[in-house]
Amino acid sequence: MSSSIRSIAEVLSGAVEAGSTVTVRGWVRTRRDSKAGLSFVHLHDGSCFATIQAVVPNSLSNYPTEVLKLGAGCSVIVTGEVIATPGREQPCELRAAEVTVVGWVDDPETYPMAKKAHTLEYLREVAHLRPRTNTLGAVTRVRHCLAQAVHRYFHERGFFWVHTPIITAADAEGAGEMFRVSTLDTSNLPRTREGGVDHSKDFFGKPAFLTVSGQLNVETYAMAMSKVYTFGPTFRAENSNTSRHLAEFWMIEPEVAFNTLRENAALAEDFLKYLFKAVLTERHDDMAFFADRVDPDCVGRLERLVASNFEQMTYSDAIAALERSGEKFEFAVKWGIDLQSEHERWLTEKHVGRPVVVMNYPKDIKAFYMRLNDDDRTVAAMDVLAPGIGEIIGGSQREERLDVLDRRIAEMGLVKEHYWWYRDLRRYGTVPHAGFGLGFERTILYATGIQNIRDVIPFPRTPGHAEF
RNA sequence: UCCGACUUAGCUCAGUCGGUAGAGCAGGCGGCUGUUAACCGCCGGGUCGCUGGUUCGAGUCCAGCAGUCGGAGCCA
Repeated sequence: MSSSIRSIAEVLSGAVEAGSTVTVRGWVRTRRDSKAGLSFVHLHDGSCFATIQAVVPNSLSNYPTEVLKLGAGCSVIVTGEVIATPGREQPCELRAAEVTVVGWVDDPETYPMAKKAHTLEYLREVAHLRPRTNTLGAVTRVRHCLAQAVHRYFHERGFFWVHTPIITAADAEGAGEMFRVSTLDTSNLPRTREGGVDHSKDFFGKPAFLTVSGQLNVETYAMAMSKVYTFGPTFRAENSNTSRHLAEFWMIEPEVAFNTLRENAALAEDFLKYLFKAVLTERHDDMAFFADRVDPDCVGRLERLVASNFEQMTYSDAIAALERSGEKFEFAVKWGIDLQSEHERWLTEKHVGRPVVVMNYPKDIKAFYMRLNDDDRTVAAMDVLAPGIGEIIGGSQREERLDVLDRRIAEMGLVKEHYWWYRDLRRYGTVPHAGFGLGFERTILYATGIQNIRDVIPFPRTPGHAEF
């Protein structure tokens, strides 16, 4: 018998002719027996949302001894003929001629992935087995689809992917707690004469940390390659325990020479639309599942986003709208405050009803590297706020004028010598430039309608949690 | 870190006025059926998060601790 190994996606897509013999390999999701002398075994292999139905006749020699004992989680190899089944719930099925059991489930009663609905909270406790579920399988395919779309989008537009460092020796942005990277023996630290830790004895000869952003590094490449981006892991040691934060997450940071804030906002909008279009066209099956079981509006929300223009408003206009709203906010609204979650939610969920780009924030609440506007009190910053998620993108036009940059560094109490190479970019052929950071997991949340960020990354790291 | 809620079978939950525990799903066995979230019947399965207190008696009331979830802050 000649047969070729195929993924379930290939077989179900019609790429395999009815009547041909194929071999599929995967894991059992359910088994149902019929007195007509056959069993229906549904298999998944991750290649698509759907399972394939193997119809196993009781004439197989291992039918009573093995096939009738198959349950959820068992791994099998099935060879058989592809049979078209028009009118049934699946386009085709596999008439099994041979079933080989590769791995049994030790104890079906305590197998954590029972043939039933599990809560996402429970599945986090069994993160090594949860990719076998419908939900995490769908998340995994959508995550992959989005990651591929990120690279495709930039590649097609002449951007270069720059691998900025994971380990950094400077608290560059002065933003957020950082994870320390050290090879020192913590139970026997080398000391300086003054009694402090002698960092010169450490691996890098000075304190080192995990990156909180690749932006400052990628700016150096924007000043040579024009259009660049980073896409990699990012680390924040903040003790934040929310459905939108991780200690280790992935971020996409494009940086474009000669771009203004307005062009930056246009890029962010075009980019997000491209990503969601990719999900809509490439992952119908998974999105249909999310619409059915997770969030009825998730497909409609993406379709509307792709078809409409983002609302743009200045920070000052946003404050004015909030003041006119008549809402009772916990935090009072007035020009100069940083927008609170409740304010962002009202803007994007109630006032606009779709993503909104807020631009030109007060300089005192934003980072030193953001370009000072002519009014001398705002900077060319932008946040893209999404309904249900909050801030999905944060970005700005960067300060390209050395004298202004130095003034901002001083105002914020930073030490300009620490930024010597960043300042060099302004000394040697400086140009206006702009970029932003997109939270990858938050993008997945928006696409799928899933509520908790821990459910859209394979192995979530949060305060107190680094299992698996 | 702060505020709030929750913690009972493998999972999701109910448990009245304080009187030593129940359902659905999952699992096992049987029945039925080209089934497809199958259906029907039977069975096994519990240190009621931990520690202490009140009480003749605590899953239930009180205190502390732990864990989980939600919200806030920080941000992506």
